[in-house]
Amino acid sequence: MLSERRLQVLRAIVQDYVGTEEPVGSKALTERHSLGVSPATVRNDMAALEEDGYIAQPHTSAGRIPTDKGYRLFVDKLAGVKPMTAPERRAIQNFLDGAVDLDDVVARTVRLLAQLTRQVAVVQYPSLTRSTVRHVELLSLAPARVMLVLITDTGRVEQRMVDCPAPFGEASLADLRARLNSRVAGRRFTDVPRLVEDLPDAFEAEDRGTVSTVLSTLLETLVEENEERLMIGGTANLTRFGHDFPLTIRPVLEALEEQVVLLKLLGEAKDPGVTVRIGHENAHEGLNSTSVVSVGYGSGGEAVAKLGVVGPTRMDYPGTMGAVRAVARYVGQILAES
Amino acid sequence: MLSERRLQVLRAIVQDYVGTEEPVGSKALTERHSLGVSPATVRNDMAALEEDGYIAQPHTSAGRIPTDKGYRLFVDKLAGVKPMTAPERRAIQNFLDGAVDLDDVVARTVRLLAQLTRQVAVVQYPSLTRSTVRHVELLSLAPARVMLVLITDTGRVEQRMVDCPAPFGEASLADLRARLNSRVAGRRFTDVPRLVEDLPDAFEAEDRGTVSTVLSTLLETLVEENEERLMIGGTANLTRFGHDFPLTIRPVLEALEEQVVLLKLLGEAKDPGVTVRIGHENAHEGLNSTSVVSVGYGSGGEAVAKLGVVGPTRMDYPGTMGAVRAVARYVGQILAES
DNA sequence: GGTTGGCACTCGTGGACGCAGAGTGCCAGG
DNA sequence: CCTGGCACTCTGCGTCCACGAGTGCCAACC
Repeated sequence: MLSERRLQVLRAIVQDYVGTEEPVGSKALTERHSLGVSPATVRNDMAALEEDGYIAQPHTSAGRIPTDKGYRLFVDKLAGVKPMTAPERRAIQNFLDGAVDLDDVVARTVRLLAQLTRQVAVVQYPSLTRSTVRHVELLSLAPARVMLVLITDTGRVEQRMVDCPAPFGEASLADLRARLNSRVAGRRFTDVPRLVEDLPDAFEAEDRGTVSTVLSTLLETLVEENEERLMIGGTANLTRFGHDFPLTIRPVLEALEEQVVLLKLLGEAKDPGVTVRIGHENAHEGLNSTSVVSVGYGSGGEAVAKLGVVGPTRMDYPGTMGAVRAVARYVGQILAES
Repeated sequence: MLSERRLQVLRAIVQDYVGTEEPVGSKALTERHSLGVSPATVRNDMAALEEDGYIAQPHTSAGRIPTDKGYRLFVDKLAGVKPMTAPERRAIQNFLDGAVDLDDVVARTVRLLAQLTRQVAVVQYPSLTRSTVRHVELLSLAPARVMLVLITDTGRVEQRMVDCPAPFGEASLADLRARLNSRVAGRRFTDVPRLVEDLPDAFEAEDRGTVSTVLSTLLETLVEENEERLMIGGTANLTRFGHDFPLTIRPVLEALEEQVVLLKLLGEAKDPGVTVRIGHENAHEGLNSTSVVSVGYGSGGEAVAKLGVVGPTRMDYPGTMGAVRAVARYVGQILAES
């Protein structure tokens, strides 16, 4: 167990390093923070902290920098979440209020997050799986070809072509449309399969095949997690990363282009609050020198998707966490209103 | 007017510089290319080329590098478009054939272009303005609230909410839907305004306001150029840019995030074939050290959108132009099929 | 036992220096 | 107009050295 002062020393090291980007030494520490002890004492503490793996020195005889483990302790025990100031909150709200549709909400959120945190922002589109159906529309494009359009409460629209096993009359189509909507409109996606289960039975034998096909396409659309999209922004902030560019930045850019990787990254964070994954805690090795701060957001009480930022492990955790949390909150509000 | 040999020298300089990324000197030139003259002669030619602004030397007593003007001459007069090999063409086709919907086509195109050219790829979504209407759907969400869904021949779906001035019955809605589709289905966007002009006259006085509102929303959607979206990819290739990273790469990343800038960039290229804009020819100053190679693509004869790549001015122009042209061709085919 | 000042040691950084190597411009001769 | 030769000018790189920041350890002190 670390003594109170050692924790303070660790906190000071993290804060200074985040600020200056340079390894911090014992003397500088005692000057900038009033720890009430001499550099020599701090050196002893540092040796202990290094022994335990919380800090490390890049070269012999250089200052110390925090390790992933050190940041972890800092985030968990030594720092809170820094709340946004009132003007900042107002700015967030104003900026998001200008959005005209879902795409715009997401786009604005990305920009906002990137600007606030000066890091790379990632926003997942509201997921289908937890939202509710607003309307299902069926259009007959050809005798045996139907287009299915699904509109969700988050304003998202998905469309699918359905090739029917048999021609399907306008009347039957209208019938199906009406029945379908009366059953599923306003219901949660997860409930839909149960609700439409016996729907084919209400139709003539000749139409049943088509009805089943349409329904299974609908169900596919609902559960299709692959379709999850996201938007990223603020990649220009990567240039603030470090001095050894090509090696640091390249794998990060590559990882960011792999939506699959990012979705997995966001998906892994199960915590209901703000989640921080530091350095090697990220499974993807291109992101081993980055931290990911993420949180769920949604209209109403429940989270329907995630958003977050990706930045160097050397980041201002309290500030970033505050910004991410605040943005998520306001996006949730916007979605709930629309 | 430059003599034939001087043009050959310029061509050789461009090719060598693109290959090695290092200023090229007279001796190296005569060794790698069989010009049939001595280094001293080449030096004289180089002096002339420099005088005319086609090449420059970074420092006194270093080799020469092409200027923007030099690249321009190279592209216009000295190099053709390098066609893709048969296996490459097959690979392109196979890769694009796997696409399941419009988003997927665009996403795959971006990946493909980025991989082929090892540069940043930009693909604009097929624009609304030049395509045709496949179907217009109207859904009644509330007595005085209609959702308008527009489906285009390129598979794109746009939806808009319409707040009606007066309640609008299901029967009237169905009537409008039928009349609207019979008039505009299969027609080009530009023809739509003329075709629906007198549509309100066919309705009862009480419904005319609503019909007009719906129609004007439809027309808005059709002409709305702001809604043009694009997808970019391959930003990781920026790391191959140069050695002086932060300064070079940052403005490029920033420009790439401004969709407006990119759209303008693509839009400026009026040429029906492959267009190349080199260095300072790009209006946006963040892109002053990049070249943009773009081309229109579309289903059928006419271009409905653009795609292209952004890379350092020092790029393999013939190869890049070939790749861009080939990809555009196959994307056009895919769109025409679907 | 924890804290402190002192001291020797380690290394990375940055400036000065010098040396090659590549490239140039110019000139005189073919 | 081309060519070989020659003197000149840079950049890049490696070496060397001195400086400074920072450390670890130890003996002394509270």
